[in-house]
This record gives sequence, structure tokens and C-alpha cells, in this order.
Amino acid sequence: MLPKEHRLRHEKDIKTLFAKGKSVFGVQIGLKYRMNSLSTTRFAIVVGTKVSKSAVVRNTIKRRIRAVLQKHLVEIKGGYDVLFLTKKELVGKTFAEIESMVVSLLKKTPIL
RNA sequence: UAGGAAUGUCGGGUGAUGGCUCGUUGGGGUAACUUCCAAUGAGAGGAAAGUCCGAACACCCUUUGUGUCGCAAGACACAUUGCAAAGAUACGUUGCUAACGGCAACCGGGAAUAAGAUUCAGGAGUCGCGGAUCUGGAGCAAUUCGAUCCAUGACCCCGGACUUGAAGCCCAGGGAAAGUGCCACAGAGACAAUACUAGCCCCGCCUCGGCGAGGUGAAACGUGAAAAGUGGUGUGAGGUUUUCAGAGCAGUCGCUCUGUCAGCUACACAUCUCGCGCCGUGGUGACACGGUUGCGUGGUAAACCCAUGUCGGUGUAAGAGCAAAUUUGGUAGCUCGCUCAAGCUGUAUGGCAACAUACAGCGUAGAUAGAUCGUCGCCUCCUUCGGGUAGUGACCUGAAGUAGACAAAAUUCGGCUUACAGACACUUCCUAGGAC
RNA sequence: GCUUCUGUAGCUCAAAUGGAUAGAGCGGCAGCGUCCUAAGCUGAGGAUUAGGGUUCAAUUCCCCACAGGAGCA
Repeated sequence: MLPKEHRLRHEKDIKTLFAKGKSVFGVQIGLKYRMNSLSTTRFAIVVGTKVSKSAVVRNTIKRRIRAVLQKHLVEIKGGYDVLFLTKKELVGKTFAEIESMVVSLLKKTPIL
């Protein structure tokens, strides 16, 4: 799990991010980002019921994305809000596959 | 010992390293918190799930009482009450429980099966007794051995039939004799049923072949899931199917008659059973058993309904506190509620059991867009593929997958229901056989 | 977290106070038709979400599960 200062927690922030953020999409995963007024970068991950009906599957996906972010937290620049969107094709992927996807996606943005 | 059934328990272990959440201790920082650092401890389930029930807890409503304030209307505080109207209801009995549509034991009912018993002039076999036949063998002979045929007894195996029938399984398991509704098609008739019509007889009227009244028609065969409460048994007289035997006819297949084991159908009579009522005995009770010169009213209440009992409402997003922009109130936000609990483990006692009581020990997640994870090892369990010993099974061994099934707390508990790789206990009950 | 509704052929809809063969259109299949295709005509097949119960009889009534949708916040 990420430290608290790196979590995007309030519904209001997520709503503004959805409305005003910029988007980058891959095949199985998407991303929205926006500059904030803080010095740290905050993350949120969305895995809806449409991805999988099982709570076990959804939670593993969330945990693996968090683990990737934590691994690369040192390289990430501060001052952004980031929201990850997931699609159904992500079910059953291993940790290494998710890691390469997330990293390549972040490299398209100014964050990494 | 063999077979059948029910039940309970578990659902990885261990190590390194880097993180996350919470508790404790120490230190830093602050007006005070939020917070930072270090050490140390803990960190998903048997179903956390579905949300089908119940309870705790909180607030609101309601009943009643007391107190305070008030001239009064009334307001506030504390305690107390919960079916009265409407509505809902899933209800055998006794117990357990905080409560329950839960659990335990018992009662009643239902469908079916195993084993066993009964039976069969069904099939195959073994053994025995009797009779007949043989130019059969042995022997001089009596006799004996053997073969074939007939009749008959016992045992065993297989198969069929009917009745009986265990543990276990299933039951929304009060009332159809309070009332209403429904019971298609078929049928005279679907609840106190025998109709209607043609035809026939007779009477009356008139327009003379029509109308009206009465009788007859009339059997209850059959239809149907169900036909007037219900279904067995016995006796008598039948019908029909089949097995076998005998006789006759025919002349190779067959037909007829008589007797007979069994099955089906069905009439009359007798008797019993079933249900309701009453009486007696046993049981806390549901009920059971016995008696009876009583009565005989189809099914459906998971159709409406009736009787008896139960249920006030909303839900932790309940609610309590602090409180910015903005003075009160309140909003955003934060804190509490939030984990010691109708708790777990063990022993003893009571109880058939569910469970209760006593003593001792333990202290067992608490997040909030929501922690419980990432990487790398080892050990067993398991799966797949291959090799060896080898008739299979089994054992040994190698490689790959690397705990592999169902699935993740969200106020907390008690249940129910549903999903589930695999492992264990071998506990209880029933049937049959054997030994003592 | 809570409340509530729906489920019928491949698709879109019927049938309803329980009564027997569950119906229609479109689509797919086969045949006719045509030089070939299309139109048209004919025919067959195909379903009550799964399981259990009540009843003489269940798509309909009841229970439970599964799937899908809607609402509160």
C-alpha cells in the first residue's frame, strides 16, 4: 500500500480530475492526470464491477498496480493527481505484464 | 466381518528482504492537536458471500406515572409501555436460547430401497429312496456294479412374483363438521347428484298438429385424478388370461371339453379397518393403546378465509461531539460510535440431547476510494507428463506447475441458504452372517 | 449499506383469476421457383432461467438459487 500522502482520497478531487484531466489510453489500462497545487503526486485506481464480478479479482488488480507504483515511486515527479482506469482484459495478467504496461503508459505523460 | 446411511474437524507450515494499517513503549516537534523517527507486537473466512430471518445498540413514535418550570396552554427531564385500529405472519408437541423461519429430543404423516422372510408343477445342478427295461460288465449261482426311462424326496445356485419391511431421507405438519369460491375435457351428476330431450301412456286447450301438466323413459354400464367416507379379508356364485395334467376331435402347425396353481376383473353377504364423537388407561404434551347399540359430511386453505399466538417504526449513511470560510445555528471537514465480545480454550457437574452452571487459562484485525501485499527460498500435500521393478494395483524415482478449490472484513453477534480442490476422525445408527 | 422489479424460440413480443397440442412476426435450415441471385410459395425444427414443493393437473401458486435491470444515498 502507498503512504497516505500519495493517495487521492476525496470524491471532489476525483470529480474535478474526471472533468478537467488529460487522458492517455493503452489496450488494457487507461490513465487520467492533472497538475495539483501540492508537492507530492497522488494516485487513485478504479476497478469497476464490469471488470469482474469477483471482489477477489478486483482487489488483486488494485494491489498489483499499487505495488508497481510503489516500486517506481522514487522516479516519479511530484505535483500531479493520477487516476488509473482498468478494462476487462486485465483479468489474469501477471505482475510483470502489469508493470510494463503501467510504466510505458506513465512514460507518455510528463510524470515519468 | 460385509453392506447401507448419517455426522464432526481441518482447509498449508516455515525463513529472508522491501512496504501498508493498528496497538504499546521511548524520543522529537507544537499553545494544543494533526504529525515525524526508532524499537517491538498483531494483522481476513468457513463460508468474510447471498441479504433470507432474528437480536444487541441508537434515535423517533406510542401508553402511563413522577418531578421541575409556567397563571394557563404546554415545555423539559427521568422511568415505564408496545397490538388498541389497520396490516403482516412460515403455526405438530416439549424443551433450549437474548431472540429466531434457528437448534435438540419426541409425536404424526409421506415416497422409496437394501438385507431377510413367503411363494412359484420357472430354469440349471448335486445327493438319496423306489419301480421297469438291458443279448451291458463281474460271478457257476443267489447277487452285485453300471446305463436308460418313469415317479418322488432333500439340499444348493440363478431368476420371477406378491406381501412384509431398517437405519436414513422428505414434510409451510392447525382447521374442509363456520362460510364463500374453484374442480377444465369427459360424464346423468363434481356435492346432499339422478337433469334435459326424443319416443310411449294419459289429461286439458284449441286454429287438428301444435301447446301445457303428470307418469313412463331409468341402466348407473361407462366417463373421469376424484362418483358419495374408505379399503382389506373370508364365504358363495361368476367372467377372463395363463401354467400343467387328462380326455375327445383333427392329422404333423391345431381345435374343443374337464380339472388345476396363480393373476386380473367384479357381484352378493359377513366381518374388520379408516375418519369424527364419547368412555377408559398411559404420557407434561403432540399422541398411543383398548372399548363403543353413536355418526358417515369428496378434493383444494403454497384460493379467499377462520381460530390461536406473535409483530411499534427506521437503521451505524443509526446516532453523539468539535467545528472553517461567516456572528448564532448548521454545511464542508475531523473525532467518537469501533471492537473485552450473549468471546475463545480446557476441566468438572447436571441433562438422552440442544444447552446450562462453576472453576482455571487466554486477551485474538479494525481499514475509510477502504490495510492484510511484492520479490526470492525450503518443507510436505496435490495435479500432469515420463522412466524403473512389474500381470494390474502398488512402490521407487525424474521433470513441470509451486497450496493450485470456493472466495476477501466494513457496527457487532446468533442462525439459515448457497459455493468449494483436497485431507482427516474413524464416531454413531441400521441390516445380514459368524464366534463367545 | 439498504429497497425493489424482471426472466417465454437465435431476436422482438403474445398467452394469463392453474386445464393440457405454449402462439405470431423477423432471422436461420430444407424444398419449389430462377440461367444464377433476390422477391414469392411450401415445409420441418427450435423455448417457459435452474432445482424442489403444493395440486388430479404448474409458464401461472410457494420456496430456494442463478442472471440481468432500476431506485435511495
